[in-house]
Amino acid sequence: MNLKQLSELLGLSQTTISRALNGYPEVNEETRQRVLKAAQETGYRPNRAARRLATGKAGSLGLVMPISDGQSADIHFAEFQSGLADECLRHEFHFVIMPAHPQQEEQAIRELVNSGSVDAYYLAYMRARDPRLKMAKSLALPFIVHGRSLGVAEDYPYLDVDNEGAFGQAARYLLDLGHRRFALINGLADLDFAARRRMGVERALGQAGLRLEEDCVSSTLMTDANGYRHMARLLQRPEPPTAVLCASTVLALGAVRAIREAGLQLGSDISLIAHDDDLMLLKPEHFSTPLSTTSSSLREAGRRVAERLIAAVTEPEADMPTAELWSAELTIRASTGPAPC
Amino acid sequence: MNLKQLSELLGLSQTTISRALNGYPEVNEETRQRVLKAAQETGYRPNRAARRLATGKAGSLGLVMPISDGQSADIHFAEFQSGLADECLRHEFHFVIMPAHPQQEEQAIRELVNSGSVDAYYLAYMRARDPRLKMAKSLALPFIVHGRSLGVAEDYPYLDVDNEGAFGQAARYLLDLGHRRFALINGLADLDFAARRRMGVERALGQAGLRLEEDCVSSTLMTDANGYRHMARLLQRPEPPTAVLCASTVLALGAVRAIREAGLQLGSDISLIAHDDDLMLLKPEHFSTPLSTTSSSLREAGRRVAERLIAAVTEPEADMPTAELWSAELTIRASTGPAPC
DNA sequence: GAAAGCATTCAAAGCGCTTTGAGGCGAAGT
DNA sequence: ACTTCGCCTCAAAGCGCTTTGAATGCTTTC
Repeated sequence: MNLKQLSELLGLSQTTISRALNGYPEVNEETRQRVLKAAQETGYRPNRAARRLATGKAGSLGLVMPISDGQSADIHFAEFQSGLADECLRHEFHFVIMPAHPQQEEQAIRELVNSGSVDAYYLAYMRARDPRLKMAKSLALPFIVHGRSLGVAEDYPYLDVDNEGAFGQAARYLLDLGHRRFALINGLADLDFAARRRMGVERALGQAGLRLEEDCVSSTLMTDANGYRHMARLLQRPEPPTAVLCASTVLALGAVRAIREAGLQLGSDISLIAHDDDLMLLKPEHFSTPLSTTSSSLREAGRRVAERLIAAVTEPEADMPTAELWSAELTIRASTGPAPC
Repeated sequence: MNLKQLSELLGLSQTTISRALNGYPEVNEETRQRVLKAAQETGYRPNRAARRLATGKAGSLGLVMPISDGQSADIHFAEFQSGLADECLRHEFHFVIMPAHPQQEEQAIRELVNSGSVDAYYLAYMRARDPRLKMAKSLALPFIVHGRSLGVAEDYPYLDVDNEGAFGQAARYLLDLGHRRFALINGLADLDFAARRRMGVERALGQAGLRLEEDCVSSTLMTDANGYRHMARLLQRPEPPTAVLCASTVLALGAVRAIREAGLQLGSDISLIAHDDDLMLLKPEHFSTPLSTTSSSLREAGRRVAERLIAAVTEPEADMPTAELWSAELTIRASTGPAPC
């Protein structure tokens, strides 16, 4: 069922039908009702490709899905996406996913944009001096960065969590508890958020006259297995750390297991604070020793990104805030305690 | 940059350019090279909407993303999706996600199909007597069901894991070890896969002259917290089960914690077999007591679904197998052992 | 030397929608 | 009675692509 057929059915022109359906004022209310009813009954849906061609608006957001062996099926990505989806649904937007290998992300973005499939898009998994930023700015389609990119002037629209602040605060809290030997089990080193979290810890330790030793920092894909592996390695040191920061509750899952297997008590022998993305799957309060965390909802971030992108598309004149920096919340539970003597 | 501009640039007609780019034979090889070079240099990408309108092919697969509070950000969904993405990338397909609340899934599918955004789509999270099947069959666009629907004749294309067989086999293995008191921590009861897993267990127990007690079956969203909760409940029974089957390693995560907290030893006091979807995030062999599992890769299933859908679009004449039933593999690790006396 | 065949290119139609500019028709104003 | 205006509706153009059917210029064939 298309416009033409519907117009013939009703004995009206395509123009009138289109206007009636899209809520234009210059159509008789009675006519509109008749059209609406017929559209309902016949299950008519405007062809999106045609509409897009005519208006230039696609009614969809784009995202490039990282698909290297590690990052795919990343629960963090899924959580973000679900927030995005939620907001898209509310505004009848679709979202178009274009899978790409990390080396080809730039090309994928160009393809996505040039092919006219989307009205706006977002970038994630930012790295330092990320080349995608320059490209995105040259592309004349609204975009938002989830995260930031160290080494690039912040003249692009972004939404980020104050990772440096969060990890700094967490480190200071542990310092106040008397801890002196710190470790950080971090995300992959080239990712911006990981770099900032590390900076946060380093700065806090620096202010206390301490340093974060190179050997005490792990940069790794955030999985359970890696959390275990790196924690186990840390515990084999002659003087193992008493305070550990984890970039994700998923990493903490493995780390906690390693701690337990070493016969250590979480919260007394060793203290741990993890960053909690508020994953549905894994709640820090449900760990056998409830986890102290810095937290910020990824899903909420996804929702907000979608909200801003959709606004940028539907109300291009309204100028949105460019930068948004969310602060994470430090919640103390049982996994932290005074440093052992 | 569009076709017209490119044609003017090269002094050729749009027809010739289009044919050169799409590999038609009636174009001079020299001309083709010239066109290809220019397209490369200008970064020309055909507008997908226009192409779709002209050919009727969208070059994308559709999926309706469940977005009820529970299912969203489901790691199982993400894992499947990553397989799908992988295959889509290989064939230059996009995929279009349309979020929808469960009650409105039928409508969402209709919208997705009628709007012409996709060439093919798949259905998941099937329930018994699922009404979406009837609708999909009436819709004249290729589709595949991931899973099946009890109570509906199997005259639709599907790919499913032999859930009944897998859980039957797991139960029989535990029966052979002498276990007599069984429990099942299952996915939500209305989902087809959960129903079949239960059937598998019931049948195996039935053949051994036992029954699965109603109280020993939990039907729940597959999260860590729920695994813990339901396992804890089971352990409070006067005669707790000695053999537990879990529908996911995520549930097992919580269940194992409850077992440990109860002071019980996995593999001797209590045996557990979980279904492993081969999640990147969580490997059964990395549990502190490595988990015995029935396993089947969700990612591989996603890949295969994409492969079949794309084939259905690009080679409509080739008739594909309609039904595909994958069997899960039973792997015995340390979480199972003889029943305690 | 005319007809036929081949290789290459082109103009134009059409996909289904939105939107522009114009037209028809009563009611109100002069 | 004639213009003016508002309200409603319409025909037609255009979005960027693919594809049909025709045209062009050569070479080959009888």
